[in-house]
Amino acid sequence: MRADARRKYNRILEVAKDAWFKQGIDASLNEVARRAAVGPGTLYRHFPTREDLLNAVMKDWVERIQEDADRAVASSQPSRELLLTWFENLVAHICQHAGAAGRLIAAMDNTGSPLHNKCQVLIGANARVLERLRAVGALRGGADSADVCRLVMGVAAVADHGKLDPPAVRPLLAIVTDALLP
Amino acid sequence: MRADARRKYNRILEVAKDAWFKQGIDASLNEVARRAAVGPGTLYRHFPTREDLLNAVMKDWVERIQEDADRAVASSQPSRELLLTWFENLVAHICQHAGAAGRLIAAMDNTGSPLHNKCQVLIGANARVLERLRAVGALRGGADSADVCRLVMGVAAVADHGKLDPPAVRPLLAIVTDALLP
DNA sequence: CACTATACGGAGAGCCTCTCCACTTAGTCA
DNA sequence: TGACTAAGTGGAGAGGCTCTCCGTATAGTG
Repeated sequence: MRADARRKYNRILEVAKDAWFKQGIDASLNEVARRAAVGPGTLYRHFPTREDLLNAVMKDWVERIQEDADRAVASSQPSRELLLTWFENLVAHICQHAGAAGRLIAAMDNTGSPLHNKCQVLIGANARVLERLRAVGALRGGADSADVCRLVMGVAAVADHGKLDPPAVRPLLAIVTDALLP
Repeated sequence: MRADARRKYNRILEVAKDAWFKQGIDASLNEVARRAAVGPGTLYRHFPTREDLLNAVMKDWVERIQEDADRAVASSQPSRELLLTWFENLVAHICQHAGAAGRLIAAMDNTGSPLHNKCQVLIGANARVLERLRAVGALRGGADSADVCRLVMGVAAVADHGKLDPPAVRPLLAIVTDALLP
């Protein structure tokens, strides 16, 4: 990629990150292009769909999820707190951009979506945390990691649409936690 | 309301019901007006917002929820099946129109929304079912009906965005059920 | 039949997404 | 350094959406 193209690519990314953080993921792409001092054509060449742009904006998202999972696995907290904290962090990450939860859920069962990889990573990270609990016998039943992720994303969707703050989300995640622990 | 106005009102409702059933709740209102042989102005006078139209389309929805709750309360099924069936019906009702789950979730914590009443009814119906189980000691903890509703609506949102069919939704609801029963 | 409150339609403003292609420019090579 | 070309650009414009406004039409009444 040519140096000037790379520069514009990054500028679009910066502006999109900021706009989506403030106005949610459905903010006008025209406006993003304008603020990045770029024509709409340029934006759409770099990011053919909104999903592609979201995917780029979320590049470091995956790393932060992995770090959280590492922390959870290494943690010596009681099982319940450990799981609850992990879920709360997950929801917080997903809700960082208003409207992202729905896109992520849709990407989960759609192998064609650019976000699909990110969902796979999420499922993997969650599986690691569950496995850590299962190893010490703190997990009842054999809940599937993908199903647990779907459920937590559902909670994220509730938090997103209902504009709930973390304390209001906690009881929902507590219910999910109760289901998984003995 | 004048007789001709009533006729058009009903025609718009019919067309909207059909269009939303087939294409989801974000189908063009212009198109709905066109198919109802009515000007856009007429549609917007009767239903100032999409929420108002949704509210009208869902008029009998509330009754069906109540009927389901009645059936659940009167049922002699084992607790687990009873609760699971109730939840499954709930999700099925919510997902009848693609995209409705999100609107309903948003309306739950927004007293200004025309849909807010419907959410209240939903919470009440769910409380009746939970109470029925609590009465026979089949419920552990004191989960709040509103929170349980939120969670089930979250599952509905997952089913909606992920285009999951009922069998795929079942395990998610099973987790929620596990959390509530001893 | 005439009259008026009520209801109607559709043009149009203002927004959005996305495409196309004439034009510009970065990087290269003699 | 200058010229050449592959790569990249911007913005006009098509087409669609929501929602408003107001001149026109008509149902219901006395």
